[in-house]
Amino acid sequence: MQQASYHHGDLRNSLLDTGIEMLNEKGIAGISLREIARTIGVGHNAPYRHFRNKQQLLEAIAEDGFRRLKARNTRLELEYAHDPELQLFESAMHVISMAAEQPSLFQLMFGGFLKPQDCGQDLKTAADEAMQSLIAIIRNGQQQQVFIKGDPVKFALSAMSMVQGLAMMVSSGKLMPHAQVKSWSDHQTMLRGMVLQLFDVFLLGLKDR
Amino acid sequence: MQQASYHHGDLRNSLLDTGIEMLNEKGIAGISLREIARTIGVGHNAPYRHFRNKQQLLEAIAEDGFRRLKARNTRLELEYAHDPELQLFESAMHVISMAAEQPSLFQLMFGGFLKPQDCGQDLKTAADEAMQSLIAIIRNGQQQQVFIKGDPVKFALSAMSMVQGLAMMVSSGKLMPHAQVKSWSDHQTMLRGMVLQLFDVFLLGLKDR
DNA sequence: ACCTGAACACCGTTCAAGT
DNA sequence: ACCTGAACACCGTTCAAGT
Repeated sequence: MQQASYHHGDLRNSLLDTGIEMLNEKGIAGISLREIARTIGVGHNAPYRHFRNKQQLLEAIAEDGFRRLKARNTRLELEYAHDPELQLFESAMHVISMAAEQPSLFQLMFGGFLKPQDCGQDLKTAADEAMQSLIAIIRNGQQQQVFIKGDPVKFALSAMSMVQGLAMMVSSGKLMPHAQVKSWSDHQTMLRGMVLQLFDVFLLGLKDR
Repeated sequence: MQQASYHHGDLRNSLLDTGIEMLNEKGIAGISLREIARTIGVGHNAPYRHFRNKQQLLEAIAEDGFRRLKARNTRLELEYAHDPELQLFESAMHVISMAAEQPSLFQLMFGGFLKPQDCGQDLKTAADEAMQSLIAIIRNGQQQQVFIKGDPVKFALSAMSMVQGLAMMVSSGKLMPHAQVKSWSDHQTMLRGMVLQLFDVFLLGLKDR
């Protein structure tokens, strides 16, 4: 696998991979360009051939996350084409799972650490496209008369707010201690219940369909 | 106001104040113990008499924020004793205002930067007490038969999730660009509308009261 | 008790130079 | 084009010493 040559060959991807790894291990504050380079076994300034600075590497990692979110949403839309409610629910649970499994990545993406003002267009575009993929699900559900009417953008913002808030509590560990749950599956069950309750605002009553 | 003596006299509070200022100006990543000390005009290691390390100063700043949140909630409970719905709404708008006016402080408190595992008990207690003050509002509203029944803790978590999610979008600037609003008051109006819509889940229909 | 100066090991970033 | 070593200005943190 490892190139012994002078040129690494795939340094950009190595930097991203090792960066994500280190992010998950030590959190946002614990990440260091020099340590990443050291881990890969490359000079401490080699990264600068691929990223203008540390901030740009962090942005690229977040960008990747948003792209995965978008891919997941479009896949859900195809998979459950007949059931927009399930699409929305599964999309939400995916974000929550991500917050549980890669808390620091989630916080990098949604925790406001990266301010849009100082961020490149690529990240903003990726984030926006993830949002658009959610709006598509909502539009679809409105056309199928499963979701209530109204501006789908505002709808998506509300939905995203609720999910993001829940997920942030999961990722920062504020949810477990308060809940009277013993096992992880109980925890999962509770989260599903909360999401379902929250999303109730958006569902048309059966009589109205 | 300034002590010219060898001893500063109120260094701990100066550190907190300057820290909050610097946090608002440069964000979480831009904060530096040495720069804070330099600004105050004190040796670069004087802070270590008052905080074990940088992390502890950040925790103390967040702790302060949670205490202000708690104070606000208890004040609301007295002020609008007759109207739990208004209590909940104003409590939410306060969090959102905070996110708009002091985004970095908000992100420090809710953005998962401080992981509970590495945090002292003081911060956890302050955060918990802020949560309890919200739960009190909810209990009150349930007793007055304005809010739906159910576990008030789960209720509070749901409410907090929604508000936190909205507020995070405000604080990280993800809300303005998507919305077709021109002025700040339009923005405010939209947020109020979204909060009202979200909180609808929790309200008993008038006929059920 | 409270503060300082010198010192250590780390950063991010830049630049001239090597392959 | 891609990578290295030396250098600069900054950190957080510690320690012996001053008042």
